[in-house]
Amino acid sequence: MSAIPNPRQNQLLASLPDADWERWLPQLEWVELSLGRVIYESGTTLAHVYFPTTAIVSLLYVMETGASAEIAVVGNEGVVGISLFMGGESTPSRAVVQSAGHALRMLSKVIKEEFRRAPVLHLLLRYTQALITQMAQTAACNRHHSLDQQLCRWLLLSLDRLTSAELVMTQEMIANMLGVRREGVTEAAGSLQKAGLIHYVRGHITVLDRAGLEKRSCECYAVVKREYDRLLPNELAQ
Amino acid sequence: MSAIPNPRQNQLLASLPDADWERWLPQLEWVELSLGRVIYESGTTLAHVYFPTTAIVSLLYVMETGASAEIAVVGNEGVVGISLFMGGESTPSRAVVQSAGHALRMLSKVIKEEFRRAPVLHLLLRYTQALITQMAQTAACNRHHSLDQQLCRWLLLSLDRLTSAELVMTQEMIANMLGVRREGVTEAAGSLQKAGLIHYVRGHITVLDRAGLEKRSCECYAVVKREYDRLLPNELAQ
DNA sequence: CAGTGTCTGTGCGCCAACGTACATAACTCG
DNA sequence: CGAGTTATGTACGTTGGCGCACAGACACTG
Repeated sequence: MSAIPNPRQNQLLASLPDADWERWLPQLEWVELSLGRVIYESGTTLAHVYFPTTAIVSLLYVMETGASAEIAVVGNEGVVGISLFMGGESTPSRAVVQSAGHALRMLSKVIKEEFRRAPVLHLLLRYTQALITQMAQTAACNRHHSLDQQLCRWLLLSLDRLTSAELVMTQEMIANMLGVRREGVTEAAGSLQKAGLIHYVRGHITVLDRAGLEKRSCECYAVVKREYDRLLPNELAQ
Repeated sequence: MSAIPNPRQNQLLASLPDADWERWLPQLEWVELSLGRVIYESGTTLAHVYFPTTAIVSLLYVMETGASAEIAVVGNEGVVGISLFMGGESTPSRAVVQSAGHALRMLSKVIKEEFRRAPVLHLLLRYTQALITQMAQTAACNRHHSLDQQLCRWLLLSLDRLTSAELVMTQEMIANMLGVRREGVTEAAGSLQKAGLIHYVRGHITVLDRAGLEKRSCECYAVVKREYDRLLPNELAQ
């Protein structure tokens, strides 16, 4: 577990042509991301881009009142800090480690330089489009679907970014991500457990019946998944 | 009104270096966009990118049930069809003309070719990041703010993309954009009218007190506006 | 100017999620 | 093992928005 996994566990990195990869390797720094760590804060200029391997990172928007809502999730399929190569340097959102693990990071100066080379660029942009789909779907889902359905969607999105079927995650944290009350998550999770789809104890959620979750989820999960698969067909995991 | 306005009324086009502009001009086709026209449908490959001048286009997501929700708005500050240069060719959303007017369009083949040239590219990517902010904010807003506040935000976003203070728009249409009931919009609009902020009659809404709307709106409008200004400082209008 | 379709106003019961408050259960550490 | 902390369960009144139903107001068209 604590041994350094294959750096090309990140799917974007894995898709790099070998020539680019050789050039990138010395520029990549191996980092451990502990649960709850803030990768970047709203409005701050980013120093690095992060390519998660085993970690999962949530992009959250925090309102003036302190209430929060998850905008998107990033795992080993993607990269945290797109605003660097998109040119904005910062965004109004916050990036928080949702599941502890590892990532590779690269100095902002270096990624910006690399971004000028064509092959890499297209890959990153296609990824960005997938991320945009996830955000759009989140907006629609927040409007129309029940907490129950949203919890299923959220569990599935997280599950896709993990190797095991167990999430280390309290209901309180899930509530923050979904932007709902903790009590609401207790109820929704309770009914999923009663249905035999998941099992949980004090911050550890195990998915027992993935297909059941998919059936119970709203369409949003499937739409996002399909779009990731379409735009980034070179997936390793899954 | 029916005279062809200055094509560089679109702010992205206006920001092009003269050399690029000269090359682009013959490739741009002038089109009229009537209210309700669908520019592209979910999942279809786009034939053109559109640079609105006087028209406003909504990016909508339509759910399986037929319910819809607006993901973002695009006016003369932007471009419709980012998936072309992002590389995906299509998206799961639909683009609908929310306010009739004009636009310039360019063949997908041409924009993809042009996108390889650096100066243009960076501008489009910065714009895309601003659009991402709008989507993210919509997601958070849908979760936490009241219909009243959202209506204010929506009116302000539309207003910024118009030259006049009058929107041609029924409450039914607004309801579709916001993803709420028509009756809800009637109530919210009624209270805004009572407060003297707007005036409306059968599909024509006039904003009387812009500052009042801003005060009544949630933070979301300001966040999005600030980010557009930051990322695309070369604005002409406004 | 009568007729018909469109747009807006209002009322009522319903329900999911909220805010609040407190109870129980499970870990953790001295 | 007992005290303190963290996580989860439950309960109750409130509320914003929904679904439905229908009534008026306006506007175009023949």
